[in-house]
Amino acid sequence: MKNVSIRKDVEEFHNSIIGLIKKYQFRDRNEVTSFGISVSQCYVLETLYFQKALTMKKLAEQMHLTISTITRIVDQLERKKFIERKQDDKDLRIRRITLTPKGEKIFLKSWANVFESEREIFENIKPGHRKVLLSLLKDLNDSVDQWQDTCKINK
Amino acid sequence: MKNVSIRKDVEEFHNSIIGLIKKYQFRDRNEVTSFGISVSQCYVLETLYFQKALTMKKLAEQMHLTISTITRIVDQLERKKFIERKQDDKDLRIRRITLTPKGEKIFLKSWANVFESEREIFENIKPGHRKVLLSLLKDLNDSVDQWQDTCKINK
DNA sequence: GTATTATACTTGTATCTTACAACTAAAATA
DNA sequence: TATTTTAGTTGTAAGATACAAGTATAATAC
Repeated sequence: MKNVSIRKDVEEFHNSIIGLIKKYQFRDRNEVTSFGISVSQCYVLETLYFQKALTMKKLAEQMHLTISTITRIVDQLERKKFIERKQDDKDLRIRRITLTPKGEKIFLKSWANVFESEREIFENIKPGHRKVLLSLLKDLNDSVDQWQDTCKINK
Repeated sequence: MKNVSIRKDVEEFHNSIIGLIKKYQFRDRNEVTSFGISVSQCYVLETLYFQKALTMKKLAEQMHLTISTITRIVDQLERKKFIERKQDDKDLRIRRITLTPKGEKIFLKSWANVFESEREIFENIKPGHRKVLLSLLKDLNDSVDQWQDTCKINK
């Protein structure tokens, strides 16, 4: 009995999550790409905006992508002069990636756009439920992190 | 004062959502593709499993993709004999897409895998919080739908 | 203090993802 | 019947992603 009910809950959970992902991917494709940058490119800009001078490796970890994929995205952004690769003083293997002023500007512009839609979505939630939602989304993130960690151990 | 606080909340909301999306995309790439089907392909199989004999157009709507994109994904799945395109009896323009037994089998296999990880993630959430989380995720989905609808009207 | 191993990243290659515009065929309508 | 709308496919183009193989530098081992 208990198992049946948790199974149903997990199914419902799965449907909600997959639904959200599809919808958000759709939103991001439309909101972000209208500024001439792709979704992945925007994520990289965002990451660099909040954490300056990251290495390729750190960037890959944060984005849950391989370093080679990051190389390609960073190539694109470098071509557009939105970021710069700088060599580390001490360890010559390491590249430190930094936003150019131009890159910062385009990120803020596209981010404002996304932020506006995020605000509208958030304000559709009943005021009394908002704080709970924030707290549960944080728990959910932690939970996924935890799952990923145990996965790594099993492999 | 009120504005400042809601701004902070929206930022936190944004970070949680983006974080979840990145992590879940990562999970799906790894869990699903190990069965020889891509993430998009799996989404299509899933949609067809729960709603039989959809048209290309319906499929596109549900996946938040264009029809031409669906054509490509369906092409891939047809090549692998996981689905079939059947012409509608009445309207010859319409194609009805159905899972083959082989397609159903591979979907269930990969779905069991994803379901298992979903269960682990869900069970990391405190039991007392689970029902609330389900209900809020549903609200959030509705909220994104609502936002998308008002968007369309504005365009 | 060189030889080996490990690390950080790039490149080659291959497949998948996605959209837009131009097209074809069939249905609806005028 | 002529015109328009709808459903879907194809050509084209750019981006996303990973794996394996390669390069350069640093760390370690003996």
